[in-house]
Amino acid sequence: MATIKDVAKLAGVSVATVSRYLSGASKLTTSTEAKVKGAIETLSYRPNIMARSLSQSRSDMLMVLVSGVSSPFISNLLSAFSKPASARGYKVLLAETSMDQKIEATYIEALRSRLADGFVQLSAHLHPEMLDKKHTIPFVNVCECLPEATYPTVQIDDKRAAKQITEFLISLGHREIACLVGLYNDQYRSPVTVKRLDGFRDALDGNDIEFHAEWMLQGDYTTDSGVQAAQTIAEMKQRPTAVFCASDTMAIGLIRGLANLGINVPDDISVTGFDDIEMAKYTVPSLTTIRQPVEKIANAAINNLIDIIEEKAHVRQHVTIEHELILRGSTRRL
Amino acid sequence: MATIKDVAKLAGVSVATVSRYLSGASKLTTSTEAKVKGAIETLSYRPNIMARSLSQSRSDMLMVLVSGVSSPFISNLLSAFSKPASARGYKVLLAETSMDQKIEATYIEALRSRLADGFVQLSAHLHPEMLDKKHTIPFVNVCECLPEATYPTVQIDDKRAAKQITEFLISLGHREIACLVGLYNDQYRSPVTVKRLDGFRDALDGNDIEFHAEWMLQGDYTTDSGVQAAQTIAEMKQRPTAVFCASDTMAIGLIRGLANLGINVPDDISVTGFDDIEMAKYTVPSLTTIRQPVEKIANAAINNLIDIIEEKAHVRQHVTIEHELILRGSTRRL
DNA sequence: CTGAAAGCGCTTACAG
DNA sequence: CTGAAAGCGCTTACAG
Repeated sequence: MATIKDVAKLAGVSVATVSRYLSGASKLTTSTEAKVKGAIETLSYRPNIMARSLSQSRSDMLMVLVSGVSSPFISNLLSAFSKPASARGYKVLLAETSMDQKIEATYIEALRSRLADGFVQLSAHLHPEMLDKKHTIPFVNVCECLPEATYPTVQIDDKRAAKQITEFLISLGHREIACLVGLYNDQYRSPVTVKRLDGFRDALDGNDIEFHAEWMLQGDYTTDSGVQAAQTIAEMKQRPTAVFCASDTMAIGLIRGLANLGINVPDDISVTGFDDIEMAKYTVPSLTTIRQPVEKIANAAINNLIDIIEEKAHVRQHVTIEHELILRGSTRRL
Repeated sequence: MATIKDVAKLAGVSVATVSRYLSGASKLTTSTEAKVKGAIETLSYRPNIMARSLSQSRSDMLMVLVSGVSSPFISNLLSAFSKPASARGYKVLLAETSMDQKIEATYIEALRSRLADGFVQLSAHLHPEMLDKKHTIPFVNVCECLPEATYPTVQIDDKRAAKQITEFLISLGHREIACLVGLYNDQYRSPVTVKRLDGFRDALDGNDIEFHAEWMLQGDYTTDSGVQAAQTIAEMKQRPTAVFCASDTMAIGLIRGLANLGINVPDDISVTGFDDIEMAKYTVPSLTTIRQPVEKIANAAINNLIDIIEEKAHVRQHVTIEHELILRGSTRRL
């Protein structure tokens, strides 16, 4: 690999001049400019970004920390980060931890040593080092955020969305409504699960509908867990007439599981999803769900993050993105 | 941020000693070790990986270049890279180009200046700079590979897999078989599309079945394009009894589209997919398809890449991973 | 407009 | 076992 020194030598100028040519900030004589340009081309020289980052102490990179990329909602969200970052001169690097503590730790190390100028965190579990004020690096927490977060967040109003779609079910005449949420026990409950369950219960309360504990099913946001929930519902002495699911993936599994057991959606049971993944349009029946606008979420996250990095004045601490209720075929009037 | 100098000063030793403590390679006195350890802790020091990479001219990072992460098959594959990399002490950084030339160029720049020690390329379109022997950096091309590739590749035998699943349709008595592949014209045809189509045609040829050009439908691997193909099939004067699809996503769209038009799968038409994404089990009907084992592909790719980087002797140039025919509900005997 | 030199935060022979 | 010093490839005041 050719270095800036090689270029300088070949062009017959100093490395400082080459550096200036590269940055484009200062003016050069037309002749020196031509010499440098020629040397760069014949050597097919590319600056070493590690060296550049080291001397500038910034890398123009943003990292996105995520535990897994295979959920459809997450992967759609991930797709939306590059464009807004690129528009402001930053690259984005996705780091997926596969739920592995060690792997996550290596990314945190990388972050602490300034591999990136800042990061987007897609889970609520923030590494303690990041919260330590002494050496925190800029970040914004997206989608899975603790309600008491004292750092920047971007998310939809999960509670309100859950309440809204549940109220829609109620408006169709349903009063026997089960819910299928994520894990919810003393060991583990994600912020999103808590908020969506809260919204669900709020809707029930507001309509004088009793909450049946036995109708609260727990999954893990996978389609498989939806299939399992179908089994549980089929075995109930008293079945609900509708099920609020905290994700499309679980709703899809639920519908499929119910179908296998001879229970039809929406004729026998109405089902709602959450997220509006692409597949939600194509399942049979298609899903009534809440759309989370991934582009808007990603744009807000990236722009906020860059504002923080560049210390702009107008940084918004907590950003709420509007969701949308999408009506399709998985729900019907009772 | 504390630097190695700060640690050295606080511990009362030289920076070299701190560096040695960090690398763990050389032995230190128990007392100096304790002093350094203490200093690192009180300063909560973390080495700057940019500086380290610069002086070692390696970063222990691997980059995965991908045009988009939202296809289910791709996102599953991406999830599988971290573990094998981590096992050998490397981090993986995913870089998604969103099909944007400029964004891709910035990643290529980063690569050329050694942001990573090597990369995995998930598309056949290799940046010319990477093929230029003068300054190539280690990489392996995965899944979408040109047949004439002179660089390391890892993939299944797409042609054989396509042939096999088509022969399965034929064994069920089908002879009127359409296919739904990716774009295939003079402007653009991906290697995978070409190979799967070849395999399909081979199976037809081997069974004296004529290939009908009008039964060759083109999509773009999205579910939407499958839905559109359904429309085309419905309008045909003579309809096929089976359709070979080059991806599960297109097959799912096709089935959904046919259902909307009152055409039942598999009763009226049998449909096969390709990839075996998670959703393939949950569609109605579930998909008969070819499974591409993503973990094996990712393992082979990462280990091969690291072998190349570390200049191991046993690097395999072209690796073929075994696929698997999965029989489910979307196909039936004619 | 251009150059010499110091500095970014590490690592690594070379001595001792 | 430990330290002084050079070097990795850039950028950036400071002079001229």
